[in-house]
Amino acid sequence: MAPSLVAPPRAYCGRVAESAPRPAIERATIEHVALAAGVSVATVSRALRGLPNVAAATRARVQEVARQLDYRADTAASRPAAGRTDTVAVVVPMINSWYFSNVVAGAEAVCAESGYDLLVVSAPTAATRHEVIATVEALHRRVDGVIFAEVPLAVEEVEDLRHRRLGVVTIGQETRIYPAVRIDNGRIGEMAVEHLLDLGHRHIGILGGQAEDPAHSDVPGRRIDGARAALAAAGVQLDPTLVANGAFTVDGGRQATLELLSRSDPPTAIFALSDEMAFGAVLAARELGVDIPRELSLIGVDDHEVAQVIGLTTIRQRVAEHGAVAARALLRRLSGEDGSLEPVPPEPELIVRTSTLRYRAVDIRSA
Amino acid sequence: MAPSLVAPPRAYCGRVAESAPRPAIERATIEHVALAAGVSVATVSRALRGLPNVAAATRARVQEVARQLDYRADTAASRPAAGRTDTVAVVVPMINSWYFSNVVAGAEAVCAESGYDLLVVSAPTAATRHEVIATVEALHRRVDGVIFAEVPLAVEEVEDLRHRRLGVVTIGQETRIYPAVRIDNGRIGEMAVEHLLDLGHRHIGILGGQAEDPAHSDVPGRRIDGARAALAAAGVQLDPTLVANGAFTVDGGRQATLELLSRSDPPTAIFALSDEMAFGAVLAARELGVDIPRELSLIGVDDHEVAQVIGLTTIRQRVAEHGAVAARALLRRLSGEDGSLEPVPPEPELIVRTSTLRYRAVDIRSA
DNA sequence: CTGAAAGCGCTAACAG
DNA sequence: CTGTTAGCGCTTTCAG
Repeated sequence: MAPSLVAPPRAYCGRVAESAPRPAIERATIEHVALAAGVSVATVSRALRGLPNVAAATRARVQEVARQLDYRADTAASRPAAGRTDTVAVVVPMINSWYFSNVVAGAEAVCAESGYDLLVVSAPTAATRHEVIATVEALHRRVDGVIFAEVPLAVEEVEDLRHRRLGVVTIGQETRIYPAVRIDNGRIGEMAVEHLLDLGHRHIGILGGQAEDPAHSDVPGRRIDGARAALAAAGVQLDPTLVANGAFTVDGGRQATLELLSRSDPPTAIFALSDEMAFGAVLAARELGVDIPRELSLIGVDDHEVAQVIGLTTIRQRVAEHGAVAARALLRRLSGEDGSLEPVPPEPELIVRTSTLRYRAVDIRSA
Repeated sequence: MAPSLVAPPRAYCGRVAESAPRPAIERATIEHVALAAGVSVATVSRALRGLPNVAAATRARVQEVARQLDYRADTAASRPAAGRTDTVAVVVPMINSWYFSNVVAGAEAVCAESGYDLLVVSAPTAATRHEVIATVEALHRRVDGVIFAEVPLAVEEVEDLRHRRLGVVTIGQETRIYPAVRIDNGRIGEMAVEHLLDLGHRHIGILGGQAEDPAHSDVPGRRIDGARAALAAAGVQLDPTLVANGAFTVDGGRQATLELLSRSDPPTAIFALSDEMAFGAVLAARELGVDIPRELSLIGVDDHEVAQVIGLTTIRQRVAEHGAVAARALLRRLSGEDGSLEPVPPEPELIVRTSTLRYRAVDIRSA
């Protein structure tokens, strides 16, 4: 017979069961288990957590009793004593975007596997520095660690973070203090443009985004730097007028492409800094009757699901891995293992599909 | 002068500061504040939480001292005493999908506003019933409530949930016990097809998805039912062979559309049960040289960002509101307000763009 | 190897 | 109005 919970060890407040047909189950506490197993709560605690110094037989008995009682430690209650919450937070600028939802998904999978809960918090108006501080402030002692994904952190904020007992890992942003998932945006820009150069293109347009504060992780800036370097290596100088702002959205990409294609000397190829902007480019090209890839080669970044469907050549970033890698680094750090190990994201990878084609000197349009 | 933390009230373990240049700040506890303000901890607690029975002057003083000490209550520590975690969880089948990331975003915004933390947990293989139970089990006592978004709950699971002190709200799924954000999928199907009928279409294809367990929220089934009803009202009978499975993905929609359009009697209009499938339809049509909307009208569901860009007519669902509405209902319930109020999601709304056109008896293709 | 006891930081009666 | 006294459920020395 399973040990019963009929007589709880401590006096209960005798609250009358609510109107529900069956009263809510009184959850077994560690004390119930101790009583039933004939040991002390300390032993139960040790036994169940796999700590040493517990006789095998005792441990087995405790485990069995716990199982029968369906006992589960109340993690929230153990927090004050253990000083850990078994929870981490991921801070993102917004969660309903392709990129960040994938980052969160990756982090969630890793955390779940290790028994950590994942709190998501969005720091929407990253413009307001105070937002970030307030966010961390609110998280204080609620989580063991936090992942900042592309959230700009000011020096004072980083400094402030140091004073908290908090594991920190960043994605994109680098702090010189915390491990960072370093996305090599320069390399990404290089790879994309090298591919276009290999195909013989020399007149290349770029769909970029707002230049960010250079003090922080400047994603568009770095990618464009890479593109510039690749061009230079081929003896071509980047024409700044060929860089249009696509704001990292589909519609922005469309507008920017319309702009580039209506020049007197339209580019023969376009490098979109994100797949979503590339989608916009596809729409713009269609509107103008420009054939991709015969008249215009197009390459994006990300490898969004839709990219495959429309045959978009792209630089694949395994985004979910960004989140997963960050989470692993954080958990490693929290578990006291070598926390200095830099989390390394997967290499960006060129995925050639059908949106890029060898440049032909004789432009079809002029034929 | 600000009260100092130099002499903490209780004996400290004297842990030596870590190797960090500046030692981690010893966080002020309620006891520090009490000492500094010359009151008891109970008073501090009351004062800071805005409880009654605190003299205005006392409260002001306590608040001031707390501010100076940068005191912040340790919510985790208050859990055991207060019995609340100020945290809710949202359980989704997957987080990196357009729909669910928006649901989570909506819920997050509401929770953040009310000071609740949001835990995301994905129940990937919903096929395994035990997954869901295990998920809830793990959440027990870690959260005050949970939102199940389109997560199929078996009767036993619902029954099991009742025995836990847990606020529950569902999206999609109905339990007869918990408030549900009821998505009127029948109405959605009806609206879409009515629009096509209004334009004179009678031969309508449908891009659907796997029929789900009818015992649960059968999204594709309900939408098709609605479509069927609308057709019937116009004296048309739904041709089952005109319903193709698009699996709710872009590529699935493309495949299904290729199939429909290669019939000897292709539909003159297609109702895609989701925008993403509609995107696939756009691709398929282009591949086959079928002009949208002149030769084929197309309508989707969701109002995905990309829908606007490509001019897709659609039934808008304000998805983030699904999450927000659920969260509001849950918080209402947790705060003891009228928890019986059904959370009502925004009405679906027909957004006419350029992908649908009046049917012309003389098919261009046969001209 | 095990138990007793002392908290973790805060809240919640219950007296004043 | 305010302080005192118990804990919440678990972990952790420190003895045995």
